[in-house]
Amino acid sequence: MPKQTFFNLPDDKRQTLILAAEKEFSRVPLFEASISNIVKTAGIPRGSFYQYFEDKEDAYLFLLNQQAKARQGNFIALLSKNDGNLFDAITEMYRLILLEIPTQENLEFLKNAFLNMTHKIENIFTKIFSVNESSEKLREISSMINKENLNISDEDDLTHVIQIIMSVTFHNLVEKFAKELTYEQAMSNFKIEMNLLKNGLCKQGI
Amino acid sequence: MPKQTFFNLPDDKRQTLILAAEKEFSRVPLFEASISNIVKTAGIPRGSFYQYFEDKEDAYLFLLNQQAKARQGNFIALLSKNDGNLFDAITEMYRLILLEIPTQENLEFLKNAFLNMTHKIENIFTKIFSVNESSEKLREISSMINKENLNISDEDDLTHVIQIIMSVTFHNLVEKFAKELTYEQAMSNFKIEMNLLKNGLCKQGI
DNA sequence: CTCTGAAGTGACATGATGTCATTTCCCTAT
DNA sequence: ATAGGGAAATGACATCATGTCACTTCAGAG
Repeated sequence: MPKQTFFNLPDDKRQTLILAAEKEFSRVPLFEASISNIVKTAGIPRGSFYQYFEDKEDAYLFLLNQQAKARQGNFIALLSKNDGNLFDAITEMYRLILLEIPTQENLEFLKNAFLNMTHKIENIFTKIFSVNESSEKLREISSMINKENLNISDEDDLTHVIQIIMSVTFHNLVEKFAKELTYEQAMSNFKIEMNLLKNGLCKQGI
Repeated sequence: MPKQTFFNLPDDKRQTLILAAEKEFSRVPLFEASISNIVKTAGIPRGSFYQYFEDKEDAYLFLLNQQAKARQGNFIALLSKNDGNLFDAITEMYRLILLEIPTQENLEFLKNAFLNMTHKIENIFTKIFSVNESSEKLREISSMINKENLNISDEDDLTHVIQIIMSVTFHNLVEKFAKELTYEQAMSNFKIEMNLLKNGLCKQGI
């Protein structure tokens, strides 16, 4: 959280600072962004930055939260518009994000927010499991998968199935470590989600 | 990729360096790790490090790839053992990772690999959508979701359903930006995966 | 008009990165 | 055995970023 000083700032000065930060975080991923650049762009002394924010990430998180708030009402509105249908609402949300981010230069940092996590590491998870599309291994693995029971119509679907399972597995790992879950909790969550995946998130015939 | 020089190194020296790097990356997340610490621990001059690696990330990726290779055979073996059943294999893989990481101190960096991505940012995606468990908003959103058609037995399942959808959505966003997919490609992939989620990844009755 | 606490300021100590001129090592050819 | 040459090793250095702090300025209350 930015310090109170930041919120006490006159609107225009605060806005200048926000724009400068957005610009810097849009230029490069978080870890490369430099406070020096932000203060230079904003035309404020270095010390002032630390008067307002704890550090670089503090500013970054503030920007993300700003965006979050902007989208909060958005998603709720979408749910409402789609009669509570989670899939329709999230699909529309996804569409809006895809459409919005490329058009606003200062939102580039949101795109970086997603890429940051992978950065040059590309997809760590993919690396750890050695499953990436250009790899021989993926083909080997794909060929070994028993497709009889999978609900897929072609090879392309299989790739998507793998992607889905990997996303969910990855998410579970992050949760496990971030929340310091016990082994039992982590396994239990994982199994629940795998079962949901197998059986489908919607009742049949819908 | 590390430079050839690194692979030309005598085994013991290379191993010392690997251990030093693992130690440093296990100590702190990637962006805080310092090359100075690695060379100090390994007892090699600073310049040598750059003789072997491009930079910090190069070393980091090398370590991850090493782990990847160690697990590659692993996963294939698991698939084979489980008659190609993807769910069983991945569940066993997951279990093994959970069991293995906490016991080996020098594998702590793998744990960091997952946490890195989220770092202090926790779950950026969660922030952007303002859906986190402690938030009022999640309750509000949950209450608005039409649960009639969802294949869930209780409120707890609903949380898992949301987690799954978020993981997959997040993954799609990362893919979109990392691979610079067009809007159409990104939407198409997303819809395919959402449909798979709705209908289930396995044929009924399995 | 003065006093006081909050905010602003920028020089500075510290420490990290990547480079490069120089030295050392080791293999090969004579 | 030794001279030559290319690869590898070395560590001092230029550069740059961070966070701090002593000092200054400001603005509002009395």
